[in-house]
Amino acid sequence: MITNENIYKSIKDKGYKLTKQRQTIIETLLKHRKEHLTADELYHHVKDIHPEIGLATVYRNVKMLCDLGIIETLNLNDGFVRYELAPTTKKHRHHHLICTNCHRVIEVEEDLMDSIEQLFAKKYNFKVSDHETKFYGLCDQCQQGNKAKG
Amino acid sequence: MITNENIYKSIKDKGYKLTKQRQTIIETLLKHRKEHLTADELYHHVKDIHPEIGLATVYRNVKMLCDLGIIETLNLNDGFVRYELAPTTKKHRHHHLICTNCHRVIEVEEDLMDSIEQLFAKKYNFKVSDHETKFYGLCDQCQQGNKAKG
DNA sequence: ATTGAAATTGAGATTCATTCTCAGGCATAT
DNA sequence: ATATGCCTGAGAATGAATCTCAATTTCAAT
Repeated sequence: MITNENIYKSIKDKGYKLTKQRQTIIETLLKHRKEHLTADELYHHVKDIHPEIGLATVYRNVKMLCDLGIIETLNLNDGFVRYELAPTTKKHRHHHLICTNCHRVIEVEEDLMDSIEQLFAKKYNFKVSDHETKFYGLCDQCQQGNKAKG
Repeated sequence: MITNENIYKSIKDKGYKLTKQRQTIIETLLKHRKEHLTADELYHHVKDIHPEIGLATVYRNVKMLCDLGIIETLNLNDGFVRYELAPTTKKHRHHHLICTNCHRVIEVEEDLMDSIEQLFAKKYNFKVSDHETKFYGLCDQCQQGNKAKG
């Protein structure tokens, strides 16, 4: 379980200072976990609590949190980089099921790529250390919506 | 097998005009297949053959070729969108093995995701229609380079 | 608690990939 | 060939992300 105290400790352990802005950014990321916020969305949420924060500070801090492995980026090819908390227990990123109709994003925590990655090791002698996957299709709700229409 | 004539036909069939610029862009993409060119790299290659072309024309045409399903985008999270020929025989995109050391990109044409996509269908009732995957790690050459060093 | 050094911040300027605008040019059907 | 309307080139515009820099804040050592 990720808590803000865990993250604060990581930051101080790495020699970074724990500023009010950082705390607010981290609290906001935790509060909106699984929402895949863009930098600008995060900025506006943080502004509600800490109105004098600057956009550059948000960018600087998400970059730092990425470097520390606390958050990860998600690129939905819509022109924005999105941020989400990294899984704590696994070294690999989780998978994303992206609905092409309603744009919902479903997280899959299970790894599921072991056999494929073994195949890559055998066939190409490529040693996978991380992966980033997106599966596009129709979610449960949108399949039912389409049925209702048709 | 993709040929420029095939692509020209697709373009005319869709009601688009076959301009010199389009032909040159397509020829260049075919010539540099598997190179994952950025828009700017493509622009400079095309300029060698057709010096008066504008960058906007390159952007307009890669967008059109994407819409037609002739090329696909690849995002390596380095600030550039890259373009590659779409596979002809499969509906799904191919996989990319990305070496974190030398930044080489290896294409994997096999699909290999059937069982995982079936699992998503069962567990989440999510019907996958396409996927986009990146596997980060060390390629054959770079593993050997590391051994030599150590 | 105070201090000092270094990290951090806010604001605005800047960068740079990509898109937009628009007048002129060219492909294609007739 | 010619007319229609799509296409192009050039440069301006957009906008996410980064950079700059003076002022502020954190934190370890007093």
